[in-house]
Amino acid sequence: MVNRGRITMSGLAKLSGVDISTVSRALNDSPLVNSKTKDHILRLATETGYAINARARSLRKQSSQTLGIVIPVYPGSHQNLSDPFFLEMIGAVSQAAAKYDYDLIINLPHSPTEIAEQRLLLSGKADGLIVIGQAGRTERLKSLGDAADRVVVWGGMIGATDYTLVGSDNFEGGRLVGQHLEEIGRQKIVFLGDTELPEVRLRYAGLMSVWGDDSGNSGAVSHINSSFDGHEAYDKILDLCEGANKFDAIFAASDVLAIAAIHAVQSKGFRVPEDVAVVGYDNIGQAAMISPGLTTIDQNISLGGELMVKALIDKIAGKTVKATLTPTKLVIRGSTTGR
Amino acid sequence: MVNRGRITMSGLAKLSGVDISTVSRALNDSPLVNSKTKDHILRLATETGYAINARARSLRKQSSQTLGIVIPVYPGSHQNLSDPFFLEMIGAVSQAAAKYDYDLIINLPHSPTEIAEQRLLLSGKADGLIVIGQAGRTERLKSLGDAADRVVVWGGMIGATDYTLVGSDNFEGGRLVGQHLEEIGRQKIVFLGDTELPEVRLRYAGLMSVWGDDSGNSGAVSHINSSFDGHEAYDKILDLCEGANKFDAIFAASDVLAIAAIHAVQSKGFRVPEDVAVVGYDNIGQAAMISPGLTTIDQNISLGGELMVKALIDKIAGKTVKATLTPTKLVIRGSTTGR
DNA sequence: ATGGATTTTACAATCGGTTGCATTTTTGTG
DNA sequence: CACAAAAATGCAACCGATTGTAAAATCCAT
Repeated sequence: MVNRGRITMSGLAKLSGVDISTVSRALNDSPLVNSKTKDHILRLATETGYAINARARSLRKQSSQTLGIVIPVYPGSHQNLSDPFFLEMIGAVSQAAAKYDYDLIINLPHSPTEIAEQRLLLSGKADGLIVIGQAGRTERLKSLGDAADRVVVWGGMIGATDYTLVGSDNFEGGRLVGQHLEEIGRQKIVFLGDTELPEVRLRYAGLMSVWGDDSGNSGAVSHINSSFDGHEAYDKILDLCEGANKFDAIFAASDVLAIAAIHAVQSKGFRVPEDVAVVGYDNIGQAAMISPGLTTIDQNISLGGELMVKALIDKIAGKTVKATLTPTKLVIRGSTTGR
Repeated sequence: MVNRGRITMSGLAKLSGVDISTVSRALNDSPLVNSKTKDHILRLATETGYAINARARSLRKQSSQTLGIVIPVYPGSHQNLSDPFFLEMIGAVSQAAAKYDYDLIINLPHSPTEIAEQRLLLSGKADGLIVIGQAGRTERLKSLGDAADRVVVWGGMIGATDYTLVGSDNFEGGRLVGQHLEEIGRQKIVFLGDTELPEVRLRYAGLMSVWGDDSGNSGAVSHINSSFDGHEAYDKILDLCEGANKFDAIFAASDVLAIAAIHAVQSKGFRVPEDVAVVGYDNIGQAAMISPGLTTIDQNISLGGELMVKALIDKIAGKTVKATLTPTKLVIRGSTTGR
């Protein structure tokens, strides 16, 4: 009556009068087993409601058919985890993992020092790890050691790394936004985001490729530093509105920041998009649902999830995998007077 | 060189000159081991970078120290998974699970017939299961059989169930909204949501306890059916605006629906909150970040996650656990002329 | 019918821990 | 110093599968 009374392979073996090894091969559809025997065993398995013991299987096979996903969100002033970007990413990765018959363990470290990632990998609970964003993790990621060959990171393409990087083309995304703002005739751009983060730095660089000093563009860009926390961005933009600097466009490093920025400028009496155009990044579901609709960059998250899972499974299999970019496109909605 | 060259317990045993059983006991801090021996083994373990093999451990202990969370989201017209409520719930459950030394496997079934939940449980990959929402699952949940004693469901309190239910007090939430709308003098309420779902039905019932025929209230409530998909709600509300029915308030079954509703009525020229008050449910992070701020019901998700994990672990330990409600409160923001 | 090739099945080791019980070592007491 | 009690350690079975190899059964051609 161990195993909650459930039947095991050896139970099936007894029932069908063959050896347990034959049962194992039958259930795995091995060509070594006579098809009549196979049918018999399969029927028995169905009748008895047999379910394989994943714990035993993964011990023997040295593989748990499980991936880990690490989403580093550190509770700042606001405890809640609420950027829908992460949820869409989880969804994309989960779906891709399922496609390859992997389950997904999710880990949301709540302090920068937490090392659950390593634990998952070293204990064998996960065969590989997907890390979303380099935020606060760059140093640690660099020192992964030989664990690096089972790690894929979503983030901005920076210099050489041990791990494999997948991400949207952040530079191109920034450039597209810069170009769009130029086309609609804006002059004074505010970039909102934390340029310490590689992905954000690249978006900024892309913007500056259109608006920088040597671009021949007459406009100007200023930079407001903010984490990905909407409340922080809200406060920063309020301050900005009260200051002397004029601006007619905000490029936020994420949609959540953009939504917060819209809220802030509207509460100060500015109209969006007439007085201030706002562009976000991510194209989360709500981007289309707020008023005015948010112009933003679509990173193709579902493809990104798929690519990461594929890359990780390849790495687990010992293959060498190169960094990859997802196609990145501008989605124009009502917030800017596009077209 | 199996196990990627990593050291195992038997390696530690050899190094320290004791039996593997002593190593096991030492690492588990058993009182059966002499403290000097224990120290020696622990030091060795640290030096060699020993990490326990979770696969072996879970096989032997018949427990994987892992919970599963199932979030039933069926791709409707729009593929994306983007309701931040789910993310906050995942965060809450993950944090609570970590507190009890459990990992969390996340499963997002992409079709109503997918049975990954059962697989996780039966294969032993997860010791217990948390299901978020009864959407599309009521029948299946009813027929869990003896798996029911390792399942906790977040949802509305309906009649007797095999599994354990945890949820906010949906009736009270609906009642609070009804009361608030009455206080601010609204007359024609639109309830937006799918009352087939127990949690939504209860919210509606709570609203009707204030506004129903026998409440003596002079106002009236009409019902617009919509899934939790923002796009569907948007279209439905557009239709409503074009119809003959007048209304001065919308009570949406979730914040995402409320945001979509705001977008829809604004695009038809109505002002929020002057012409139409909008109230949501969930209090997601963006609720405070849109303009106008959204009045909504806070379900105390982080407590909910904690309660579910605690209940599930108790059930796994064989205890009997009763259904529980989380405290439910109204959060008043700019969308309604409250206070 | 015979023997070699082929198909099918069984045996047994193994993955890396945990734990009941037996055995050895240490401790304490008279 | 002897001897019982207590503490510490070792032995070995076990969790439930997978898989290399040996053995048995079947097939086929002569």
